[in-house]
Amino acid sequence: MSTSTQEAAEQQDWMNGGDEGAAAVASPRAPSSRYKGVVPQPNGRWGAQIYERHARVWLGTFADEAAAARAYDVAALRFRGRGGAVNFPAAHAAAAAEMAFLAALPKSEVVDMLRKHTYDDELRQALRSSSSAAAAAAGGGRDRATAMLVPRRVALFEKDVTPSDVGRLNRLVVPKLQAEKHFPQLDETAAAPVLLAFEDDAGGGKVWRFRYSYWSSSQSYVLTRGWSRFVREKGLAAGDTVAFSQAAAAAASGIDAGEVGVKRRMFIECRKRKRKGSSHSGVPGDGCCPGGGARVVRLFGANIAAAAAIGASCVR
DNA sequence: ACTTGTGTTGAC
DNA sequence: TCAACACAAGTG
Repeated sequence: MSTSTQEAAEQQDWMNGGDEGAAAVASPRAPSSRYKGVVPQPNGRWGAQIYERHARVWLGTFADEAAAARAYDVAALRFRGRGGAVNFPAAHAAAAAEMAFLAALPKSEVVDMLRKHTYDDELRQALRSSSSAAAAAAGGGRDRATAMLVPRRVALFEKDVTPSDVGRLNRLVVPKLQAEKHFPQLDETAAAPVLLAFEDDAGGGKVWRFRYSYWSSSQSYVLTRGWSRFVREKGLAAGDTVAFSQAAAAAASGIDAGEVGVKRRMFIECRKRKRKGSSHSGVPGDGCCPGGGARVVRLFGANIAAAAAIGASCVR
């Protein structure tokens, strides 16, 4: 029935071009794209890419050619500023707020958003919560300066990952009690997946995104999308402990995260349990695993998204 | 099995 | 800098 609920969500018409490129639907032939930074994929979809310093930065694949073009535009704005040529100039004319939003984000995160098709969501959230002048400082969420000024945090809860948590199921089961107590409430009726963005403090500000949802079938709260990737890259193994903590009251910004739905800064700490067999993926270049001692991975959570607007539903 | 994303090359 | 082509890596 909902074969492509997610597909529909991902297509979330960035802006639909309006009158620029009305005809989108990928043609079976697709010789090349009319849009800059857009390349056809073997399967008929469209990929977006931008180049920087002789290196290609992949921006993800999209069903709609225009969506891919828009993704390129976003990247171009962040990478090259307004000077860069874009596919939909008009779309950015009155997007001053968007520019501010982009400026406050690391390139890597922008790219990550584009790849995961969450940019639109993140942007809307940021704009919505930035009604005040605290746009960049608090509303926008991941402001570099602000993030760096959050040294303290209070523990929330911990969980030792089970084999299934790090297995093929690609999910982390969050203890119900803790989930309901510390995580945003999930309305089963709305079935709106919540997006949690975490900045990997130990990974040079890398951002991770997890989908937080409730599985009625097993009646459990889980972190799904993005979790498997995290497990792999960090070499998380069964027995390791994942500790969630929350940033100390954001006194600096004056924003109180007392209510659900408001930005809530969280950290997650992974303590590697000692094991004889070093079943470690061995991610090159990461160097997160000293190889023996307890490895600590710290994440910085920026916000919680209520992606209801998009209408995406992953829980049934 | 299918899709994504990278290697790689050559044109602009 | 950019995209076409090939194909390996990733995902379900």
